[in-house]
Parts: sequence; C-alpha cells; structure tokens
Amino acid sequence: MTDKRLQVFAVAARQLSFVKTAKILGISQPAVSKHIALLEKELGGALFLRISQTLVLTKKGEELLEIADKILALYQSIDNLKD
Amino acid sequence: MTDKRLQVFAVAARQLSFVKTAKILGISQPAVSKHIALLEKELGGALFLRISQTLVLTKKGEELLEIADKILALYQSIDNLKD
DNA sequence: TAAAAATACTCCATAGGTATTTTAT
DNA sequence: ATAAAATACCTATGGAGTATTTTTA
Repeated sequence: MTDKRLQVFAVAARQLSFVKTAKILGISQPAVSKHIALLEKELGGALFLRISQTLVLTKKGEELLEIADKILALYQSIDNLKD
Repeated sequence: MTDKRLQVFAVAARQLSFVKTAKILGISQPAVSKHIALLEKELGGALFLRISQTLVLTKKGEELLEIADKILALYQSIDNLKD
C-alpha cells in the first residue's frame, strides 16, 4: 500500500469521477482506474458502485475515506520533517 | 512511500539492529538496509547514527517513529475493513 | 455519438534476493 | 575471526503511459 494510492482514492471519493481525479492529480485516467481496482481487490470489496456511469461511494468506501484522510494528514507531517 | 517501508523502520527503530529486524520481518538484511537508506534519502537526513556498529536513533528518527506508529495503527484499521 | 471507465499492451523504476565487501571488535 | 551493515548485481513485480474497447446516456 502506498500513500499515493490512498491519495488517488481520497480525491476520487470526493470527485466521484476518475477523469476529474486524473486531471487534478496530473496522471492518466487508466492509472486512476487501476489504483482503485487494486485497492478494491486488496480490501476484498467494492469502494465505489458504478451505476450507469455515475460513481457512488459504498459503505466500505466511506469507512476507508475516514481512515485515509487521517493517514494522509500524518504523511503530511512526515513531509514537514524534511525542513 | 509504502506502509511496508514504515513498518521496517518502526521495527528497526526498536531493535536497533538491521539483522534482527530482517529476521523478525522475514526479509533479508540488505532489504532492510535499503529501506532505511531510501527513507533517509527521502527525508533528507539520517534516521540512525552508525557509531561503531551500534545503531542510535537520531532526533529525526524519533520524530518519524511517533508518526509511523500512528500511521501503522491506521493501516491496521484498514485491514479490519476486510472482514 | 459522446463521455466515462475498463482493458491491453509496453516501458521503466522499485523491491527483493544472493553473494560479497567493508568495518569494527 | 566474527558479526553487522553496506554494496553489487540480477530478477520480477508494479506503476505509468498511450491506444483502444466497452458501456450507457
């Protein structure tokens, strides 16, 4: 698991669009899809429901988002150790 | 950054031995050395002092350990989402 | 059709291993 | 001579990209 993966998820969970997520993070749309797919595989369940090209966060997705936000904030504090 | 990297660091910070860390985690000693070296490069400073084959945590190392513990605990709670 | 996500490839960087070297006891 | 960490080298997996396909509005 990487912080990048969680970051991609956190943005996607709020944008509810892999295309927008890709633009925001400056990576390709397939890269986003693959991050999410691997995360879902790792957690053994869907994080998003794909209902007629609309994305919706699942319960598991919501739970992950809460934890991911905390982890990402802590990674930020690691970045601050660089100074 | 990966959770594995932080886990290797957290164990090493307590064992103060890369050999012991490697045994505990079931990976090779060079793998441990490389994780630490990359972490130190990423943070732009030493995490351990190598004083006559004794390892000592630096201030930066101590600061990282506190944050790493919190992140690793949160990763544990992600693991629990699998159930 | 148009737009979004998924899939298929290709390429490079990183993680891990074994073997070896260096350094200090 | 021993023991620990670092380095060299090799291999395999993962991450990223571009191009394409699939699906649904």
